[in-house]
Amino acid sequence: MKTNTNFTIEDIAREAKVSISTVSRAINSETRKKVASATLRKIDRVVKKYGYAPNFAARTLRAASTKTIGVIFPAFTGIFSNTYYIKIFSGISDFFLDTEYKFKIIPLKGGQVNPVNYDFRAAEGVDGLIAAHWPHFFSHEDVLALNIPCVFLNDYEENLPVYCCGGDQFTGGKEAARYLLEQGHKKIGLITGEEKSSDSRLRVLGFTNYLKAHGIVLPESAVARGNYHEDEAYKLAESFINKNPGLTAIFCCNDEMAIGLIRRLEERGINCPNQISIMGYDNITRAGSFSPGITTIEEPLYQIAREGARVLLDYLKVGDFSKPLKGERFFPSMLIKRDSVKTLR
Amino acid sequence: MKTNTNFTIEDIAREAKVSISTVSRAINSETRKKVASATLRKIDRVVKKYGYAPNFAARTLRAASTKTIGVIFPAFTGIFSNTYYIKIFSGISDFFLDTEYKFKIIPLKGGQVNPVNYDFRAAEGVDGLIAAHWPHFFSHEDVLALNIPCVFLNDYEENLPVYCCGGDQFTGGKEAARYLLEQGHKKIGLITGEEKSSDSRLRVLGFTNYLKAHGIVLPESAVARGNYHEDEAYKLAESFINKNPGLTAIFCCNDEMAIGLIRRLEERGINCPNQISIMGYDNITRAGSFSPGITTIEEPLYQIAREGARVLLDYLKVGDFSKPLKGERFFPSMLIKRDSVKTLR
DNA sequence: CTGTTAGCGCTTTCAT
DNA sequence: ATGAAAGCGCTAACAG
Repeated sequence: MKTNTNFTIEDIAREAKVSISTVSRAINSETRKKVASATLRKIDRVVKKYGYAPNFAARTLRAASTKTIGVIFPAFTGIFSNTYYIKIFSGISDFFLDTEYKFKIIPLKGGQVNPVNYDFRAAEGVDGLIAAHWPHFFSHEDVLALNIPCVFLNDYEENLPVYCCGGDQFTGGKEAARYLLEQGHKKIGLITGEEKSSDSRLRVLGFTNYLKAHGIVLPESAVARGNYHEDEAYKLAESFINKNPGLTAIFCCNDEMAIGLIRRLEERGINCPNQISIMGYDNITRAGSFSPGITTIEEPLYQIAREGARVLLDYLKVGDFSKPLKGERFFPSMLIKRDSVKTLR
Repeated sequence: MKTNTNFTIEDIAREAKVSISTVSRAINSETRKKVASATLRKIDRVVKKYGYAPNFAARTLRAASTKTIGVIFPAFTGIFSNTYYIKIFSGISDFFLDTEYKFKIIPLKGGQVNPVNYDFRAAEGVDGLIAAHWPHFFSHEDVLALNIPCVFLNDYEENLPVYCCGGDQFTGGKEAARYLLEQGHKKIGLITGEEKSSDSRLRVLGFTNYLKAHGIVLPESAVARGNYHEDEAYKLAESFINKNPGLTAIFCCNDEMAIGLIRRLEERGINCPNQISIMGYDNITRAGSFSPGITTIEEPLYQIAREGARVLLDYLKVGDFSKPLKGERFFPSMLIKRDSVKTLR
């Protein structure tokens, strides 16, 4: 059995008694029709015989596409065990399965990429990019200089030359407010996410707008800035409660913070949901298994990622790069009712 | 702000007033020490100024490494939601995080790869391969012709020019037998996995050997060939039970089959574990949430994958390809006790 | 220590 | 319809 010996287009040309250009034409779907069918037959036979496959690097170098998409996200351990990313990778992976495209996992350490000029296409060999949590590694300027078609998943921001595909944060925040009101809550608190996260800002906006429309204005003391992390919420829990006596419900901009909050309050003898109701956002796996089950808002991340991949591929296939890939699409979120919110009679 | 304009080594050389070879030396860690430090400083400044990054394709073409590993596995929808693969990807991803390597997701459709000659290095731009479930897309011959360093996760087979990293199936099967015996079972049945899966064969071997050593020989009727799929086990459940009256326990070579079996038996009014005990293998997520909880064997897949990645990278870094990457390492599995096995008094 | 030069395998004009 | 030849950006002899 013959060992793989890196056949080149030249080997094929020699054996088929044609020139390398003809072989090149034959193996590229776009140019294949320019070759006589008798010639095609000869070439195909030889290609098959040797199991020839064109050299990826040589093709790329000649400015063709790599048929590879880069998936970029902040580097951290355990990303493939993280439910947020599992849904995203699932959506992307399932979509690309039916295409000839592969994807390359590119974790980005903070400050690793030279801000304004890193050329992903040349340096990573990818045709396009799908980014999750982009504010963790790109500044606004970086994005403007990003000379490659790019889809952002969530963290929508205006005036960016990319396609944004994400959950409808504003409506999600609104839904949270509506549910709390429906359950009879009136004295409500709010823990926001990171300042730089547009998702958090929109969740907050949707939430407070809805409350305002129903005659409830949160006092300044009832709004705390969190950072999406469980321990931060854990730390601020006590003083937050002390500053706001009489609160019956708190909306946290993500589940981690809801859990941190509940943990600390329980320690201080304040039971959720009996003494205080708490809502989260994202529906992470733990939200379901935690006790009490966290009432939360779920984004259709699988769909979001899948649609992002689809849009990117469509753009790449059309191949008109004169105008950048740009646009946005928001998916409705879903209220997940569990046990952390009590109905006030 | 200047838009990314694909700087080349030549641009850098011109601006730094040195030759392109010097730039090349400067940007490669292996050759960097051959450049005078004053020259280095000049070059580094320019590189930084332009955010220059070497062209991936050109480097690859020049036979350098791509610093990219291909991860290959049978193509199927939902792979990133599959607990087996989540653990594997987690292990690989976490390991590569601390390296300069990326990995590329390459799902392989059955028969997609030209059997004996597909050149992964050239065609996919990868330096090495990590394969899961390789028997699904490679024949023994394919593997022999695989002209690239390769690590197989599980599905160990002898005399393959690859490094195998997997769970110790034989001991796992043995543990299952030991546990069943300890719980007082004597009339035992067995549902195997796919014929072509060496993992299944070894599980079976470990299992039956241990039983034999303790005076129990399974009658032919008490061994059914399954195919790892839930519905297959579901289908064969009834006739299997009918053929083997008096059975108190059944060992299934994976959890899916255990679940299929239990489902069907419940439908026929046979309760697990009260009327029959059933064990699985793999500890998939459902094994824990299914009712009854499935007693099973867990392989340290995260560790296995991580170690596989480590071995591959070590080999690649040493760079002596005169002898192929070859070897094996087996990790002990762990018994997970749940509710599907009853203790006989 | 640095520069010159020959390709790596392919696609793509430009001829024929 | 086909072939000859240039060159993509880089690395690695080789020569100084």
